Amino acid sequence: MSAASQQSAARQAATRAPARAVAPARPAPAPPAPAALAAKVRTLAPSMTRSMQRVAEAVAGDPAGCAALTVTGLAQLTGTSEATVVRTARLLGYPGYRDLRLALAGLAAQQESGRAPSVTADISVDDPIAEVVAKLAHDERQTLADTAASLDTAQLGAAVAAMAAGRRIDVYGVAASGLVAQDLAQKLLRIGMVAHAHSDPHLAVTNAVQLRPGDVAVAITHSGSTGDVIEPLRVAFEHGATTVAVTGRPGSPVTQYADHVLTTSTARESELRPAAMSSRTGQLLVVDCLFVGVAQRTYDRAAPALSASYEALAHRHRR
Amino acid sequence: MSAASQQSAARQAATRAPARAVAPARPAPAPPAPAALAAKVRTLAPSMTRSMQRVAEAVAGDPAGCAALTVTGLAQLTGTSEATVVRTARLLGYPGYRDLRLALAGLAAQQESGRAPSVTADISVDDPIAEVVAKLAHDERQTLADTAASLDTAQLGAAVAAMAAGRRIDVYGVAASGLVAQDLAQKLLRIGMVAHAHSDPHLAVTNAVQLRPGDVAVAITHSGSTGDVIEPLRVAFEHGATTVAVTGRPGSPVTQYADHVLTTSTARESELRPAAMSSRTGQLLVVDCLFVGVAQRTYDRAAPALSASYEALAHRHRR
DNA sequence: GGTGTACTTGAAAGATATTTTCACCGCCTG
DNA sequence: CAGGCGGTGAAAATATCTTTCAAGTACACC
Repeated sequence: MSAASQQSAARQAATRAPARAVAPARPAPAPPAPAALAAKVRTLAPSMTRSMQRVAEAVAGDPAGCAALTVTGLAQLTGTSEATVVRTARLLGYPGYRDLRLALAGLAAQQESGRAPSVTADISVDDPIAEVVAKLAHDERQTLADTAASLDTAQLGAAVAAMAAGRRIDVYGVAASGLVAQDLAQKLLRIGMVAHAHSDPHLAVTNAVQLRPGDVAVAITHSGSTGDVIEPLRVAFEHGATTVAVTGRPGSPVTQYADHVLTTSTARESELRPAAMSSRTGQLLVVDCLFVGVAQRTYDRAAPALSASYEALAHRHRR
Repeated sequence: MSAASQQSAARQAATRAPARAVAPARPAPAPPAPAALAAKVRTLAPSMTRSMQRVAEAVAGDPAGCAALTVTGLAQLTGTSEATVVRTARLLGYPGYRDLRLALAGLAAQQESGRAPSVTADISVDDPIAEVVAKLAHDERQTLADTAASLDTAQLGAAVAAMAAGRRIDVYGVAASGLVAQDLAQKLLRIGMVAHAHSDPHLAVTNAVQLRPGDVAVAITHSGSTGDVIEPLRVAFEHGATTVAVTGRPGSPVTQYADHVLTTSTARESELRPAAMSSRTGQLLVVDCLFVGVAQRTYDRAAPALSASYEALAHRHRR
């Protein structure tokens, strides 16, 4: 148990030495995990090896069936070894197979009671427009539910606390995530926080140098391996700022410089629904949570700003 | 020794044999057992011994808690022995404690999912962070469902057709809607359309003058009365471009200059959840639909671009 | 194209949890 | 009060889960 995380942490430290403290950047920050297992499998699948993927697939595909199997049984079913099954269970956030199995049983029971009908097909080139609407809406709803279910509220709370108390907040993101970064900065500005979004990597790094303890840096990247975003976060981290990563891949490079990691869940991707599109929804939810959390904690300052913007809008609406 | 054990074995065989024979051969005709555990405990309680009753009680009283315990743990909790726990599990109709535990986990999960209907309240200042997440996710999901349900597919189809055939697409939006506008332009660009988002009103108008029939102008504004967005749309309209409005208010000023109006649905607003925040989700869904629609209709051109961006991402993911 | 390195993987040893066995204990009965 | 009988838990036996380790594999770097 601790051996595993130690080993894993050691590997991290070996490959990515500079980290201030290994502890904050835990590879598996999630608690046991509730019900969003399919989502978790999707999220973690890319960072899995082939055999682990086979196990994860089996588990996600037939929770009830797998719950009835012992490690050995599941290993045989998937044509792998017990060790691999246990490794997969670990990766999914459980202490071992036993606990995964328990969670599986729970999941099976839930599915049993609440049959989900679902429009789970991929979007195809000749779908009529009404079907496109239905599928997109369904997928985005799914992404929201999964992200909400698997969001680590402890990490979220910590990030919010740091931001609320922070002197200055910098947000990094490029391309699609850049818009999310801007969204966050925009809203924080409106409630009187000093926040800025950087999508120019050079300016971002230049600014990150200015950060110091008490400041907060937030990196938003779906893949978790966008160099243009990691670099400023690393600089901020090394200058002692509190760092937050919003990513779809919990173990990705960006998390090495993040004090707090917030994981977004990813929906199925397909040709007509690229990753950038599905990740955005989850990122925005996380960003909204951060915003509301900060607004709560700085209510005295935030309230007037909020009602002012509300009034301004109401006024505009008159016609 | 051998005599003694033989004798003893004989005695056992005489007295215990029936019990042992019964165990493997399903004491309860029912399969493992669904969820009516509490009832079963009550029914079987009279035929239980004192220690078994203690175990049964603990199990019925706190399924979730007991599911987390090992045989030894449960034995200690109830002040009994492992053997008694196993015996109880058998009596309840399971092959052993392991299976009882699995059933317990399922039961706990069901109970858990049963209680979560009341997320409809407004977000308040002192909501714990977990509640904020739940409420935000719930509201956004609601917005998506509403928007999808009320979206006019005829209008959407017409807008898509115009955009797919259009020579050039301009998108207008300011503040929060500005990010949505950028999102749309970004994605259209990526599949080879000529698209541009304007958030500077002056530049927007300047550019709108260039538009002519065959071009498309899209205005995104929640209120529908943002002058900075209406103005360029009007100019585009007057120059003969096809105009599309994405707004939360179907009758608002912006629709006067729109050939096609796409209505987004808005969730309840509250102080901590301003309009800008809830409208964004619906706007993005509409924008995604526009994008996918256009991608479908220009598939020959879009496909290479889509798979290229997919590959680029996949490559990035590798390590 | 060869070589070294890091990562995967499963077999088997090791640790835990579960099940079974068995002897003891207390209670009731004759 | 002796004998038997069911209830009970300690401990052995077994099943299951976890960890270790060595071999295989793919990749990156000369």
